[in-house]
Amino acid sequence: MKIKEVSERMSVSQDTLRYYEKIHLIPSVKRNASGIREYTTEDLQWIAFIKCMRAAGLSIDALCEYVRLYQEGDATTKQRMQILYDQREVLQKRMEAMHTTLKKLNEKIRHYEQETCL
Amino acid sequence: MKIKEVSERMSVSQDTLRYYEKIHLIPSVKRNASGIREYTTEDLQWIAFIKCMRAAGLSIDALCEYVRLYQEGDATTKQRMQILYDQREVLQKRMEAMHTTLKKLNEKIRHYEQETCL
DNA sequence: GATTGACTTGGAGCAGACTCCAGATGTTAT
DNA sequence: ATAACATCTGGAGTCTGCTCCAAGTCAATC
Repeated sequence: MKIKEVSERMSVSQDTLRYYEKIHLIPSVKRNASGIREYTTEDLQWIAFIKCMRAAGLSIDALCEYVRLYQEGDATTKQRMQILYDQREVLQKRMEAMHTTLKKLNEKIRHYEQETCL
Repeated sequence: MKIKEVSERMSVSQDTLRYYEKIHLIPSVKRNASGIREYTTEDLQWIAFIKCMRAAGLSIDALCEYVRLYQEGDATTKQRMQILYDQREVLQKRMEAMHTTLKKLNEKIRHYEQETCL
């Protein structure tokens, strides 16, 4: 599958796809004889994974490291797990902060709603 | 209260405090005769509010708009509420995305943990 | 009155994460 | 074979949100 189709199917711009590959946020994609990217389903899975993690705000740095380790093979499973554990915690912390904010926001809204009722 | 103390008490750098004021993310702070900022408790409340909202990732733009409207007075309550409603939705959407990612992350972790048990 | 430390400003610099562009090459349809 | 479109690359530009710096003013102390 060529980059245009991937871009459309995954809702990621072509530029971003190339950028992600350049910085090794996804493993490098095979090329055909004339140097054009041919994405495999595995590539698509990587993109989906990265997209999901990025949507939650995980840093590109941590994800790059994960991809790097993945490509090194079985010897790195422990380190990869550690990254996952760490990132899970980051995520949980951030969600807690957001929950706190959400409560404050709701209080504020309730306050406004009461004022309006006067 | 001077900027140093505020910075320490609120854990926000002096540069950031000045920056927030410059871009009107907080209302402008009163100065003494020689031009030095004297923060009131109301200023501190604004800083706390902004800090909380920013920690959850609300955009500076939306918050600036809120502050601007606040300073215009009672005529803007509806518009301010709208901002709060909008931002609450943004926040909820983001939290949902994070929840999805968290589940995926947990699946992945479980997968690794099972592999290691072999 | 000279040093020390806090505060001021404007503007430059930076990191993260894209996004855009120009110029070259490849592919497809008529 | 020529137009029209897709893809490639390297590098520049953009946006957000700070962060740092220099050069100057202010305040308290020795």
